[in-house]
Amino acid sequence: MSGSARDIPGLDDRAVELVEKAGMWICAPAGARVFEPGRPAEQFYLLTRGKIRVQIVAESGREVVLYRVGPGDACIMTVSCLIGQELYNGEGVVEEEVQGYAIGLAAFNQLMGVCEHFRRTILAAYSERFLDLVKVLENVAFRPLDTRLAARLLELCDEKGEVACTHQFLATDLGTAREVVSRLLKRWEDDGLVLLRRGLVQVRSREQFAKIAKSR
Amino acid sequence: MSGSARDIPGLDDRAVELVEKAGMWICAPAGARVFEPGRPAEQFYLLTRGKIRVQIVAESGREVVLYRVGPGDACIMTVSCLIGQELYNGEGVVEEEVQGYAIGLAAFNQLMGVCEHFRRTILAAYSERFLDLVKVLENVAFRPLDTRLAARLLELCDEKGEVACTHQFLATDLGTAREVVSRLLKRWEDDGLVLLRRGLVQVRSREQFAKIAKSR
DNA sequence: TTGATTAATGTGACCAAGTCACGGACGGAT
DNA sequence: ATCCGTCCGTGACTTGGTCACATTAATCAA
Repeated sequence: MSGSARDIPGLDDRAVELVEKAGMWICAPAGARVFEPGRPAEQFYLLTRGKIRVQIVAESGREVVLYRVGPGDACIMTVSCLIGQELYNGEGVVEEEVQGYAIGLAAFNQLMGVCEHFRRTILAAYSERFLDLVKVLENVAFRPLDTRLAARLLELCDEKGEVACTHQFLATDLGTAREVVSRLLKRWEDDGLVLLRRGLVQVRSREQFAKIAKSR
Repeated sequence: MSGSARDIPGLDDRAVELVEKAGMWICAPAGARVFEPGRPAEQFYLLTRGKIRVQIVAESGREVVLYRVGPGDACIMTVSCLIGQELYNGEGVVEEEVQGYAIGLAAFNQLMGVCEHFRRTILAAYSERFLDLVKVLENVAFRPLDTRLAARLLELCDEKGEVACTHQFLATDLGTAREVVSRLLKRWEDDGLVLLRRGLVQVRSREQFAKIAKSR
């Protein structure tokens, strides 16, 4: 199956034409590695669907999520490495099956020259992701873990207070180790604040968690 | 005293004219705060001389340096907050007396429209600073402190192996607490690896430090 | 010169969080 | 039912951040 560059948000007609001519249609299943540390950036991705998680990885295996990319977004780590001719220092992992176009540096530069809207998109992506990244750094460097975990659980839970994910997922999200998340959750379970089952965390009182999230 | 926008690296004639018309000549002494967390971004700075350190600050007083800005550079935290209409989440502190022009959002946008070179400068600044920031995050999140301190001392020392700075300076640079730096240095002094005097660290053997810096 | 003041450094106790090395438990698959 | 892979629990240990001070240079004024 193949798609249309028309499904990429925020491209004008000229840009769509350029992408369909110079680009390559690609898709990748959940779990695939789109790029990894040490590789040169060769392609810029324009997604029509799906989601990619961009993160850094330590030798220990610990990971910190930088941001996620979906349709209409730009992966600025790719842009940075592409225009700076640098090697990736993070990795991109498909979280939800992706489809879209991949274009090379030449086509990327053409697109930047031709399409005002594309320029703005890239700039806006940079400006937003940059502030995001500063926030990630602030969290990792300054905020105590319990407040961050509580906040993240509140963000992730559904109306029933349920969060369907593994401890490892939360750990990566917060930039810490799995054991540390497990310990915290266990303590909260002992205190009756959450219910735990394999692959599931149930928040029993949002109010309590809001309090923890805000403390300190 | 006033200067000329001609001294700003990388502006073409049209841009120079625009900056001199729309901009305000500014200078600030070492130690001054150019911007701080919670304030809206109103001005973009084009420096002709000096250096500004951009960092985040915790309530505890701990700081992490994000990057430094000099003539020809763009402070992308300012760009991000300016075009995204966000509040600063970091602060800018003058490290060496600065002089230059300050322009508002309107003039900034005009510049972006008018001057191809300026656009490239901003984009290049984003791409470099972004990768820098990822590196900072990697360091803070993953690398043990002794390796980082050793590496930083090697970068900073002169031919005699001397580094003229306070422990606090090093701590801020590495994103840790002053006491922790003092402890490490003290240990190294006891082991005969460094000589310490108020405001000065003398590295006795670069080779040893290179080894520490690379370990793990 | 001598205090007085301020900035820089030293230190110990303590706590939060990351690492290591497991063991055990659950949920499919055959 | 049992096998296997993923997920989770746990203790011992280390690193590093925090707090509360004491101590030691520099600086400046009288």
